[in-house]
Amino acid sequence: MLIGELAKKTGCDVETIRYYERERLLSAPQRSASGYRHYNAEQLGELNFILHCRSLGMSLADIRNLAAFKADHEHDCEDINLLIDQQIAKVHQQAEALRLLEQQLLALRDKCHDSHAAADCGILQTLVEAAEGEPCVCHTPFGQDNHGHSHDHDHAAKKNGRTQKGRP
Amino acid sequence: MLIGELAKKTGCDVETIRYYERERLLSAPQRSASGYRHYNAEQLGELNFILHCRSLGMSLADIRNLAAFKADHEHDCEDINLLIDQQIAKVHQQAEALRLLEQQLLALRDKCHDSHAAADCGILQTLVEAAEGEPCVCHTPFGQDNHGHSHDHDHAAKKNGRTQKGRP
DNA sequence: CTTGACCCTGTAGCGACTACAGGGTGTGCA
DNA sequence: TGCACACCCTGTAGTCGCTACAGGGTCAAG
Repeated sequence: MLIGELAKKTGCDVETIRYYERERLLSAPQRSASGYRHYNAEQLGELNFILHCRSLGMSLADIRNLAAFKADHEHDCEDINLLIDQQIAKVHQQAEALRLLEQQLLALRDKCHDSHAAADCGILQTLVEAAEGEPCVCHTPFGQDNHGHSHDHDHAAKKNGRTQKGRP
Repeated sequence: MLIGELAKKTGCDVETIRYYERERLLSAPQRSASGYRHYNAEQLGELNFILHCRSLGMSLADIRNLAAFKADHEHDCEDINLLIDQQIAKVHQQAEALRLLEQQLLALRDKCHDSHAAADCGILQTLVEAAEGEPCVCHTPFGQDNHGHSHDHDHAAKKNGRTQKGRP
């Protein structure tokens, strides 16, 4: 099976498949004399596994770990449980942040219904006032915590006063 | 006020302030003879406005637009309302996707409680089976829709069969 | 006259792709 | 045989919103 067929079967973009191979998530397929990739059923399974995990919001690093656990049958599955627990925590936190955010946005939207000049727009006024006024203690929805880095988490918490503890 | 002081006052990183200036979100400040940036109260307000909008999950492009509307007092505020409505829709969609995702993850976590060998881990088995089995019609939480591109949206929808319409 | 805290520019990196340039291959049809 | 056209290859650069340096300059205090 050539890469195009694999792409069709999985619904994954051709370039993404090549990317996964480059990132060592997908094992390197056999090559024809002319360098074309040839995939078998096993690699179809591998890719589907990756895509399913991605659809559960896991990072490629997590998936790499999970695949390693999967390969090592003797490995204690506690690590797997931990990984899923962390994923749940992450997703829960994000969902909660978005819920709060939506409420704030709806409240903001409520400030202006009619169409009039920007100078009188309640939304704009509210935004400007909010920026000047009280610290907004909002729980960093998807802004500052950029894509779930982990190594600099405490570091960012120290610096990024705004979303963590409001303004000083 | 030098950049460090502005950073402290707003809780924004110094490098981020310079980044906003580079991106033309923040107007260029006056410079001392030695090239140091000097900020005034107006620019403090500007930055706070940006940070507040960011905390509401808006993209820098959206904030740029909003700032332009703010500057143009005659401008009809319908565009502002539209922008906020789109933002609400975006956030709502993401929140909903994350809620579903959390449910899926919790169900998955339920497959394995005890600690045993990975070969027998219910989570891993479930993941593998799910990958092989039914199409997972999940609503692209934060995976494929990368950071809210808009120009190639229909394009991506055509290609990315998995999360849009399950596997064919 | 040095120390050390601050400032500057420029560039590269993150994650998970996506897009394209510039080329090669393979099949079908006239 | 020639050619069109769909597919494949590699490599590089772009996306977004920062973050982290390297390698230097400035300025006030001791």
